Amino acid sequence: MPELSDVEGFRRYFARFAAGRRVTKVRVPDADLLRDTSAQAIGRAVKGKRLGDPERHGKWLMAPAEGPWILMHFGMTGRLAWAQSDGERHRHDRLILVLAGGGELRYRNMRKFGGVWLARSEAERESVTGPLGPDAMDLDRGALGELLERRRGAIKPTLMDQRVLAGIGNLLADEILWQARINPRHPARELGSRRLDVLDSSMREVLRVSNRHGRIPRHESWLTGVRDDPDARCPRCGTRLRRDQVGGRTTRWCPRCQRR
DNA sequence: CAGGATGTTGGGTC
DNA sequence: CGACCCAACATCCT
Repeated sequence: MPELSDVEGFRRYFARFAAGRRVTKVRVPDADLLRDTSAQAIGRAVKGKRLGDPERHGKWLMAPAEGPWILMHFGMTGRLAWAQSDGERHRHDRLILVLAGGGELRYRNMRKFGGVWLARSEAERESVTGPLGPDAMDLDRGALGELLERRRGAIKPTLMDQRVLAGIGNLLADEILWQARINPRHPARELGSRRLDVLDSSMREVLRVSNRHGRIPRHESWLTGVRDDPDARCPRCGTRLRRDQVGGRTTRWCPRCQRR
């Protein structure tokens, strides 16, 4: 699930359980997810170091360890899990930070999208993440308008383009556009002032509520609460939802509320 | 058994 | 360069 709000939940989780504590051991049950380092190298870099407060940029979580940074991307199925050190290992635990004082933080990922990187400088962090636009949480209406007017394509793939703005994934994009009543294929640069207002406030509201939950809430009055039902109806107007591909991704939208 | 799933990247095309 | 499409990555679920 990991989009901005999920990763924001992981950030809080990391801060709560791991920040301020010292790493006593690094275990790597599956090195496939170590993308630019090895079990040995990450152990050497992080062991004995005290973890700091993690930062989030878009879907990236970045945790400082007194010099090096641990960068995590969660792909589609990643998460963090706190466990007692003698707790049963989960099959998809790929990296484990054992912490002083007991307990350990685990990077768990069923599929092998995403991964863990080690960076030693700001420059290295940027080369790992690639170019990222401003975090979606940091945008105001003016900044959002400026980003969008320079774009040529449809609004949905633009919102999901991490180089334009960082953090919005498929579910968030559908939810935001549905709440704003904007058609996902609407040209990004032709929203006009009125729709831009609504888009800005919808994005703010969806992110605010979702961040609080650490995920998009599966509330029945939200699109995300019904989107998996094949016969889903629009929670607002009862019209049967459409499902098609926009920018190569499955898109759920209401043909009545989100007319072109 | 086939198809689809929340994400990113790299290749190719226009 | 920008926009778009597709395939690939690995695994589970319907």
